[in-house]
Amino acid sequence: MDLLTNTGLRRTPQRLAIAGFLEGNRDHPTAEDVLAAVRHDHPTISCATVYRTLGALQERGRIRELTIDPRRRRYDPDTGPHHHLLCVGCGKVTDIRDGCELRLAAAIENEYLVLESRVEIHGLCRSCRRAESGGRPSAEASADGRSRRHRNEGGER
Amino acid sequence: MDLLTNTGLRRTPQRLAIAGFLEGNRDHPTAEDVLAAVRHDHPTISCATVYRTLGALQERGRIRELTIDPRRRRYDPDTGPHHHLLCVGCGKVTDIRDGCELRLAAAIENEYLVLESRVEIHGLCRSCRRAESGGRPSAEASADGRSRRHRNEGGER
DNA sequence: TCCATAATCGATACAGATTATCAGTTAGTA
DNA sequence: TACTAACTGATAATCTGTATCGATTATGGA
Repeated sequence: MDLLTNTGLRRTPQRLAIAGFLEGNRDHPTAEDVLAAVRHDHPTISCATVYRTLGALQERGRIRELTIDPRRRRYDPDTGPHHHLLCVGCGKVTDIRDGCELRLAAAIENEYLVLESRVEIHGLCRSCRRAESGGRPSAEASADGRSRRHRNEGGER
Repeated sequence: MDLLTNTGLRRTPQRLAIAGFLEGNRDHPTAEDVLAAVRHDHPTISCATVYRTLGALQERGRIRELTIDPRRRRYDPDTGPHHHLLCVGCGKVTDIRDGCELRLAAAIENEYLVLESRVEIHGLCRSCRRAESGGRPSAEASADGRSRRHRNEGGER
């Protein structure tokens, strides 16, 4: 009983490795992350295989594609109801399970068949806020989110 | 008093055209859309100029970059508080101004300095729902959102 | 007005992410 | 085991967005 079960997809070694890496993963990895992880046991695996498998799993609703990072797609094996927070300082994406309540008026549900509601919060985590206030005391972060490039590129796993 | 006012940016003909196209625009255009529109009056304008101008306006908080469409960035001159709905049938992005209430628990605001909260709703608009139910009656849309490629690619302006 | 300077432009090369192609391989079933 | 559709890896192609660079243009001061 894993990500591949009942998908109609063949259980190839490559796919088993990808599924194994994804299952329980809370890091919202990119395709590149997946490739790097799977290369350990499958040095010849191609990026095409990774993208194909991620796409196939997503088509079947086994993983979710996140758009919170505008530069690349991230994938989340947790398809249950939860939301995400991106720290614009370090680029880390965190799950938000509780404390985020969204209510849609009936008028919207009437006009649209709502398939999914995503909440994406952009903010600064504790340590990034601390680093920020080192430069300017009582730091009021500039709220644009573009000039601020992620500092800790990929350093969090 | 337009998008370029008080930005410190020079009011060049190209920028005025881009700003003119964006102001009041509710279509959430992509950079390509902007380029196509501005090419009418400025046939030699380069895509670099469009990207540079969009980036400069965004840095200054005059427009917002939307990530709701994973394939490309969209831009929104409306920087007021509102959210977005993507019809996964036709690909159209619609503003949601009312009827969408988001509440964050204090614990989150305590842990993170929240800069922006985005709500992105994926759904099916009326006409796409109708088209959908043509194929299968009492259509329960499959909720994946990937296999469903936008049909009306760019046809809505 | 004229000039110096910096901002901006268009053209184009470049980078990075993702997709398409295709010949060879393999999982799953009869 | 043999068959075949599904799959793989290699690689080319595509697509979005960025960087570079020489030419052009706006702007403030002499």
